[in-house]
Amino acid sequence: MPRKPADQTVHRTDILQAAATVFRERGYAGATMADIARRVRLTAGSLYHHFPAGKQDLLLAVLNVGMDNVLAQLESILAQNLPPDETLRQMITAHALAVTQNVSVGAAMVFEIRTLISLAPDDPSAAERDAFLARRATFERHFRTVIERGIQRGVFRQVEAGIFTKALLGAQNWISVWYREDGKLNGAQIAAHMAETFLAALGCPKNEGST
Amino acid sequence: MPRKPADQTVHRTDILQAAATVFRERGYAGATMADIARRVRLTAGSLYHHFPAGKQDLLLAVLNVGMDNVLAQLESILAQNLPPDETLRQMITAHALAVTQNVSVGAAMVFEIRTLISLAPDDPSAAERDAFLARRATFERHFRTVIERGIQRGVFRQVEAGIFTKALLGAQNWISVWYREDGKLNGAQIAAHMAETFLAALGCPKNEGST
DNA sequence: AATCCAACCAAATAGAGATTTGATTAGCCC
DNA sequence: GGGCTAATCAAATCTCTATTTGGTTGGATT
Repeated sequence: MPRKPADQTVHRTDILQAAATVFRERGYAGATMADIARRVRLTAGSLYHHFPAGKQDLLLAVLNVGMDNVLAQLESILAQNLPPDETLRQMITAHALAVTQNVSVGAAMVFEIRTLISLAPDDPSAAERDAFLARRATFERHFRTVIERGIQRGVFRQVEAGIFTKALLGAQNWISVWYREDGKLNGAQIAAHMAETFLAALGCPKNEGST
Repeated sequence: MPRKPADQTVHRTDILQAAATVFRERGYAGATMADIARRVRLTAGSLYHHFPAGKQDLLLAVLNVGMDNVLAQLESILAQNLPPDETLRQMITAHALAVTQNVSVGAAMVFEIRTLISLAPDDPSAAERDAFLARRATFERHFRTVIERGIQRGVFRQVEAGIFTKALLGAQNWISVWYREDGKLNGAQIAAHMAETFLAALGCPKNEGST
């Protein structure tokens, strides 16, 4: 019954990607609905057809898309029940890779949390905001849990898991700030480096590569 | 000759601190001159007496204060010419401590760089902006240089110094996001953890503590 | 006691930008 | 073909804010 998605029709995901890009460039508060619209050849007003709740809604949607993706990967890795060191290596790699594959979304997840937090508690999207923050907490907990388990099993050196997790995630998040598609290293290489760095920090040196 | 700094007179540094705080809470674009002014019991317009160039000027000033502080400490450490591992440990500690001692300024340095970068090249404060970015690059180079030196001297494991530096600084920057004065650990403890983590990552385990 | 000036304030000014509204267009279904 | 709705746009609205302007005020200076 609805109109067929014709040639000119802009897809929801296009808008989200555009929004993420603009958020990264100007920050949420600095981003203009017109900026976002221009990127998909729409006018500012037209965005409200796709996202009735407006700018706020766009941000939440961008963040949720990113979180969906990462969380799904992490949980798939965890389900394999590998030893802590291997699990952590895969988690770090997957996360870092996800960030390099969509830097804009990654950046939004880093830089715009503040925007969410300073959201008035009576704001209409407060509920959705809370839901996102909860998933974000889960994301972090996954990492911490693996680290704690590794310590208990004696695979990892004794570290304060809370801080270590923060350090790890800070380093990973920061990738979205400096990564360049045309840089010296690609996403996979960076991901590997990150994993190696933090496993080494846990006293778990790489299982001897080639010579 | 000027009026005596009487009771009500607000000091430049007070305004800067207020600005940093508001920037942290709302982000630069989201921060209001009125917000900042209120915090020091002034009106928005009055801020222009102290910072004629306005909001932009405030941001740059905040960032510069932070950079002055950190850079001075780093350079003082470097001047001692200690071995790479000890130098790095002190640098990490000093930096982390600086962040916890003034989280608002630390957060500004992390989150508002984007604001500077997206500044039009013909903006009046473009020059000052460039100067800041240059100092920021110096800051990062200090870390990388020490790491590279450590690798050459065989004190550190072989790592890709560029990425490792980014990872380290990402982790350090992130402190300004999660640190709470009333948290479980104080600044010094966090700083120590960070140093230990990254030295371990460089294959340079702590020089045997107690027990 | 007359002047000066830093430090303020209140009230414009000037725009920018999110959101709303009323129309328009083009496939789809009958 | 006629009617329906999704997808758009252009042109208001309506606020919110940076910045400017003109005026006070009170201690300093002389």
